[in-house]
Amino acid sequence: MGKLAHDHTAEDCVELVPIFKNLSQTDIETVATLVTHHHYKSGEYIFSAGDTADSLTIVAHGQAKVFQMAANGKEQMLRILQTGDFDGEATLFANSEHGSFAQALMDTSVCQISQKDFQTLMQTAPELAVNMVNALGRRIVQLEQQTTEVTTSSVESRLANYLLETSAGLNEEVFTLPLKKKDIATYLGTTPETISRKLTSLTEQGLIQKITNNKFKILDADRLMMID
Amino acid sequence: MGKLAHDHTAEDCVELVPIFKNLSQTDIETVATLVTHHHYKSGEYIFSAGDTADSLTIVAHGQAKVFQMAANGKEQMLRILQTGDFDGEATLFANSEHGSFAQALMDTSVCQISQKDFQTLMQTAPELAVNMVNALGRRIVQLEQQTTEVTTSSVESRLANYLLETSAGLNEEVFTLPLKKKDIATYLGTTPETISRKLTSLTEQGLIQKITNNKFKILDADRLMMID
DNA sequence: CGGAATCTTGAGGCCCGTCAATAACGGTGG
DNA sequence: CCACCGTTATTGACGGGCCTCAAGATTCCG
Repeated sequence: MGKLAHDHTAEDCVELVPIFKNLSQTDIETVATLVTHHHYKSGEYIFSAGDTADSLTIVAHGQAKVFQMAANGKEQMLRILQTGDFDGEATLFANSEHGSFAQALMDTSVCQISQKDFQTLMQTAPELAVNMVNALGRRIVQLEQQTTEVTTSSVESRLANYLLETSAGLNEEVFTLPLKKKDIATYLGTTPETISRKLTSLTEQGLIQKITNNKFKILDADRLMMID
Repeated sequence: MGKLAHDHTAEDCVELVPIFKNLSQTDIETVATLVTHHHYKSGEYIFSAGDTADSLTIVAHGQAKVFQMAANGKEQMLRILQTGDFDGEATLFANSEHGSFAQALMDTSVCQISQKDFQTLMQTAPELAVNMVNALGRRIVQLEQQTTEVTTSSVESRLANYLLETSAGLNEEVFTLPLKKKDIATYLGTTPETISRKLTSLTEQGLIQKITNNKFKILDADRLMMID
């Protein structure tokens, strides 16, 4: 394979992404040849439930939401993929179908590497496998917390935590919610209406300040944390 | 290290456990030397939140429940560890503390291997790392489903699914619930009272039959599956 | 057999989901 | 720049599922 125009992009992707950190230069180059690059506009689907899941998808730039559809048709947000995050681990070995959807929230570029190639790669580059185990471990912790929060605390508490986490990630006084209320709602296991009401309630309690309909400011982080 | 009395036990453990499948004989022997063996009586804690988490814990025989404590003191069941299951992946790399508790539900024996040894092992035995990625992937799928179910369907539906899964795992006409109602409750994100009521309701609808207070029989699996 | 833990059953209330109608927003084209 | 229209957000009224509290029944286990 000669050097093609997209080679540069592929190597960028490899370098950006945590699971490919600490690999030898040779391995990095190997990965770059195995990876394919795709671009999605905001709103486009990267994959859908029912698609054959034969590759690992890594976000090189942008943002995408991953969600499931419950039997009764309700959406459940599973996570937001940021730059460097990946999805598809679930189906890396079982040759199966995606159970969830991934939709670009902004213009997003992703790398994909086939199940087969990735498995081979893990055999020859143990650091990759170790990075992978590490990443999956952190994902598990996060999922366990999400489950626990949803079942043990009130919507107001979950929303407060979500605001704190979101603002912390952006460390700015005034921050913009990256998701529509509908998506925040399914992420927190509730409805858009309830999100609206709770945001009003938090504002009336003087804990947050509403700037525009999706720009907010934390006024009292301590009390936000203490909501049951 | 000469052959000690517990070497036999240690190798058994290694052979029983899925993540150690497909390893070369040499690797299996190496693992056996790195593993320590412990026994816990029913009710004893294998680890607690706050303990230093410096090892991977694998259930060689028995059953244990893993749960978290929410800020408000409520328990959240995370999972049941069966023979061959393991926990500790979360803290395999971050040198940190356990966030959850593991308690033996019956007399249980576990193997433990230190973070450090396990990491070294993954570098030299790539199959192990691959098995690990596989196992973690399945765990993630299961957690995502748990989250989705808890937030999108009714307690009755969740309980129905739980009964179906439990009976399927034991393939017997009449099956015994392995957990106390309190634990089933926190697993399904509800309360013991509600579990009681819903079991009565399912019985009245003719979907299940109650034999004793924790022995049941599935009468109509199809309709159980269809509960919203 | 006895005491403790677990389970059941009832009554009451509240959180939050649902439905519906109005308002605000945001992107598009004239 | 503004008028327009689809999408998204807000607000209200209402009802129901489930949690809470409490008392009584049953089971478990020494």
